[in-house]
Amino acid sequence: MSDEAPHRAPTIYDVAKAAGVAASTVSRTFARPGRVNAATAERIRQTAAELGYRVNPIAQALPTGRTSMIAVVVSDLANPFHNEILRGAQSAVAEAGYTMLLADAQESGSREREVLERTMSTVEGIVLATSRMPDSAIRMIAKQRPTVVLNRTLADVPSVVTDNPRGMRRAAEHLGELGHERITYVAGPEASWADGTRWRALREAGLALELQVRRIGPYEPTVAGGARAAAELLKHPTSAVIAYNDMMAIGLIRALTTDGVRIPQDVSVIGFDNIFAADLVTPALTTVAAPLAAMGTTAVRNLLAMIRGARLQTAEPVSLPSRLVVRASTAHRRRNRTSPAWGTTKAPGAEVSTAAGSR
Amino acid sequence: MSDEAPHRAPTIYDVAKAAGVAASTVSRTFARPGRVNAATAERIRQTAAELGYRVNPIAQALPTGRTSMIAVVVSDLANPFHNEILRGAQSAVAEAGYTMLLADAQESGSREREVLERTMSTVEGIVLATSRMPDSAIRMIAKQRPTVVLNRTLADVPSVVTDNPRGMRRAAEHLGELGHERITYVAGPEASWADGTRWRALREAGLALELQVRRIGPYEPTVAGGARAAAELLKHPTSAVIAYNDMMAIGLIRALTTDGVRIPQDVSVIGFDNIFAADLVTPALTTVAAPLAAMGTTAVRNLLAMIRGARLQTAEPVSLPSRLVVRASTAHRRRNRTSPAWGTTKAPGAEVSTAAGSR
DNA sequence: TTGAAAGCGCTAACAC
DNA sequence: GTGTTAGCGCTTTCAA
Repeated sequence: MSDEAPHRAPTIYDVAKAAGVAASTVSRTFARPGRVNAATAERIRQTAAELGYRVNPIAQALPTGRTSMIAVVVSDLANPFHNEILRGAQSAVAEAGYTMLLADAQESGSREREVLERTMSTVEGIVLATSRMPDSAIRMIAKQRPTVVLNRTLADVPSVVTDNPRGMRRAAEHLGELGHERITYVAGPEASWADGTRWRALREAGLALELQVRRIGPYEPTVAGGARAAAELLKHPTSAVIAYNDMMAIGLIRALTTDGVRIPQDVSVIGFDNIFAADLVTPALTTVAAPLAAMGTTAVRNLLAMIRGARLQTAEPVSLPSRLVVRASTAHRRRNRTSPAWGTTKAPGAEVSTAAGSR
Repeated sequence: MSDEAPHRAPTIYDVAKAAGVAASTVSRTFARPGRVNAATAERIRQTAAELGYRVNPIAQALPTGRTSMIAVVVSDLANPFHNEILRGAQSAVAEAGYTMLLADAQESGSREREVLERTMSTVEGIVLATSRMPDSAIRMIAKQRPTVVLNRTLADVPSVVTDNPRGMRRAAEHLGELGHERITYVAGPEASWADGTRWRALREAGLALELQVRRIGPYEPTVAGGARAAAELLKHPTSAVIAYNDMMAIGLIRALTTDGVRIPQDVSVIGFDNIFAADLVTPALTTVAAPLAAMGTTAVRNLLAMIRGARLQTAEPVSLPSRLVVRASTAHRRRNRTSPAWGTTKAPGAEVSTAAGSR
């Protein structure tokens, strides 16, 4: 149909010929601008522009090993928690002129390994967000490429986390100030580093603030998981609950509400993460907000520093401050109707469930 | 500290030497398995495994042009709408043994161009999700690399969209069945392809179903945008509203509720997309669900087909079915208190706003 | 400051 | 089937 030749993208040689210089000079012009005569450099840029020349990143990467790509692998792309993190990461990556390679482990440690296997040799560094791999596997990776883990700590591997202890402490204080004396922690995945630190922090806060704390779970860190927890909670109700994350808190609130329990009048609920939906549910969720975007950005910036040769001898994890966002799901404890049962407020037609319930 | 030499990754040559064959044979073993003696192939795989050899994807890409990477660029990574799409895309990409390169345009057409500029030469194909670039720019891109656009149609560029007309029709029917006679459409971004098709579809549905329809906007496709629309809506209230997307619907509901308008008793509200939060808000949002994950998957699969040489002469956009998810934000119209004002149901202390209100 | 030449690790003819 | 030999487009000594 058309006369156009199948236009091959112009190379360094095309530019060199057109500008009447050696290929190496063209290369220098773009890679090592100082090392070439200003006049000729200008001429070269000129002709390069005319020809529409663009350096070929992969050809460039072959001899240098510099691909300008970093891999970000998340444990679960569907989890809204990763949204803001990704966004922060992406902007930091772009800002540095790098490109982000995204992989989803779909909550599977083995899939995570696979994808890294395929990807690792292509990238200059790796961010592992909420990795599901065992420590040993992560160390293996970190030995081969600069690596930063997010939401987890690991000896010898740089990491970025949120200050869970402080956040949990604030949550407990908040509940204490509202008059609550017993707090139930609804645990997330056992394998989760964050879950461990949160529960530990709550126990310590309980000691310090003279609050009684207990733990139920583990449950999946989802709305469904939270709903499941409600049944268990009802066996031994407390007037205050802290959930591993917002999704679980939301699930919990829904299930409790369905059972006729009023939030926050009967039970105060606090979540973690401050995901987008936390502000939209009813009642709006009081939650410990993680600086999601900042975590992504920080992880990437630190990774880039390592790539540039910084040794980051500070083996200490970078801990970003979290803050308590008070919304409508927490309120003063009402002395007259704590445990053992909230049965009096039952919604019409709902199945009765008491503290001694067997569900 | 240690004696380990700075281990260079083993190459094809290392394997060749160790196995006593030519390098090309090793290459064939991995790239063109049929073309080599089963026995020697086995021996080569063996020694390769022992040496821990992995093919170097970028070295492989240089002579062949096959990078096994595709770029996905989204207009806004923070928009929950893209979550499921990305997830679907990622899984299709991984399934094909490809790697996904993710870029965020941050709602800026120029940033989108930039990132594509840097990225294009590295990938075998491109998915443009909700692109903010002008048609001409997209055509330019599509000329250089196989491209599929998502959520938009464009002559000569393969696309994947949802069946907005059908979805809108279903929404209108639903409202009609509930006795509503007048529907307000709250418009999203003017530049949005989806907005155009949705409004047009509603007009047509209005004609067919003998419903009165009108349009207000445009507003930003966010919670804030929806809230802003509430003020305008109150000037000329209707008993039913369809918003451009869920975020706007949520914002609208919030603002109306604050003004003492009850949803769905006073106003029925329908959104689009069925994002994660739609099921969590109160009242739960009736919405036209897009098959988000399927869209991502389909776009990628079609792109891969093009990469493999399919011409996809079917210039027709691929239209995926949407379905109406009925939840709690829609209800029967109550004859006795339609427009002009919902003032009678005013929440105590809230400012009065009538149809003639001036806010 | 510039040019010539030798790779980076892999593939793809082309012979044998 | 398998080996030989040029490259892919760019960088990087090493001379000049």
